[in-house]
Amino acid sequence: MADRAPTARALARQAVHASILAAARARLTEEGPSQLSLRAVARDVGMVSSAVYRYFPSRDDLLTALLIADYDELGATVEAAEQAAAPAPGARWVAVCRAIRTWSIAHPGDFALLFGSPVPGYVAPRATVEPASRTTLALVRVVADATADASDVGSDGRRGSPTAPPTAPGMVADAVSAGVASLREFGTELPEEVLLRTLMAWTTVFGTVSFELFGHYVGSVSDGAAYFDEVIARLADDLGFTALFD
Amino acid sequence: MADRAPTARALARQAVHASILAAARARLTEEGPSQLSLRAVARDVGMVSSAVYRYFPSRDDLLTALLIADYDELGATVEAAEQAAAPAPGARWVAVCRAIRTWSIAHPGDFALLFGSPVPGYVAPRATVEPASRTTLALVRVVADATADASDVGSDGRRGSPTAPPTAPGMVADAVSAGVASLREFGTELPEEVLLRTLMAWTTVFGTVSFELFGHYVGSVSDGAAYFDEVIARLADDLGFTALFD
DNA sequence: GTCTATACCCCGATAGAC
DNA sequence: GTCTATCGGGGTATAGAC
Repeated sequence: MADRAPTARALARQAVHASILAAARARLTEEGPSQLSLRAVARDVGMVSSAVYRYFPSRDDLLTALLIADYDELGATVEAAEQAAAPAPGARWVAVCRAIRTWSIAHPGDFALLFGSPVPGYVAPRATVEPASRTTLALVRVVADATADASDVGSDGRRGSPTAPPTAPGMVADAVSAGVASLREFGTELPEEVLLRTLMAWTTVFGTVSFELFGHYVGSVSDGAAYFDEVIARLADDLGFTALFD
Repeated sequence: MADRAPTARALARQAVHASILAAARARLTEEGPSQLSLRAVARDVGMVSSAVYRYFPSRDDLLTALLIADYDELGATVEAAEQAAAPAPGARWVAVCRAIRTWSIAHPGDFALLFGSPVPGYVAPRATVEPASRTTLALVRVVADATADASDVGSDGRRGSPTAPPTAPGMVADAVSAGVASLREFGTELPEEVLLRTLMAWTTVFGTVSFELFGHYVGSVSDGAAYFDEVIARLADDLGFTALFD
């Protein structure tokens, strides 16, 4: 009795918890993260607002749960796409990048929550950084494998080594040592040059999705998918991928 | 009497109009665009809310005015920085990019309004696209001059031509012809390859500022300014600039 | 043009009955 | 755990006196 009853309760609690989260995510697609309100979610799920407070102590806690759920869903989607692609790093790179864009376009409200303007009064707790790094890690992992492959193959003669330093004089060491150091703690042991280029590529990928979703390409880019493919192809070229498509 | 009186009125109107706008911009730095309310700015400026409606018929009109003012201020700042730099395209490129970052960091609320998540219920009218293109045009102009310079100088043997197509097979023509065509109407006559790379660089510049301002580099980049300089140096290298610094 | 007053909505959060 | 009721704020927008 003290064994089964709490379990049933816990299951019911979890179910309600999940339905509230789902309703919140649905609201998010048409309302923007800063407009999200506990009362509106409560209405959608058929509860009264005060009942929701038994599951989420405050609106900020609901936001945090949403943030974690979204980061996890994006990360899982990206990881699945990476594994579905062949072991070849080029195919995995394309799969990962396309998965990022596809998920973002399918969930614009969630994308705005994750990568848009921060919610004014809200500060994300530390619990969100680990799910957030899931997608980033996938990108780093693919690039790491690609550079490993490139080392095996050697130079093809058409282009310089992907790790060749650029022409900018004197500021490379500063920026790299000061900036990207902590990325190394993620477990990879890429040279700083590659880490920096990966960071730039990561920024460009999400910047491209962001500009497309937020309307800044209106009048400049008509076919978002084709443009995005073009962008990630050039990024891959810059990162030293050898063969993108099978 | 019918000549001078209306002018004084118009001046007074303009002054109040400007003070309302200024108060709205001040609010913007700590509230987020979607939370901006006519009542709050009315309080700040010492008016009653209904009086503000004589100057801005609705909250959306205030948002539009803010949008135009911010785009214009950013554009003017960028243009001033470009002109202050020497005629050399490399110096102008650095000046323009740094001006974008500096202005954005100094006005995070305005940056969120311009480049963050769109305000949920609001759609920007066409009047905003012309001020918005001011900054973009500055970037295109600098790149155009740089490629013109590069054509004069010829190849230096260390790197390939900036207009050399990448290795991605078959999708270049599609993306370029489908996507970037309308950028040409801006008055420049760059080859599509350069336009595409400029579009990517534009995305990366603002993506980098966005990631820095929105906190996505926490844990990865410690010195934002140094990292940004590194990024724009590599972009310049990719775009075919010859000498960045004097 | 500016004021008061008002109609009619929204929200977060809590108290206390059940 | 869920409910009603409530406190105490917020907002857009309009009407009408001055």
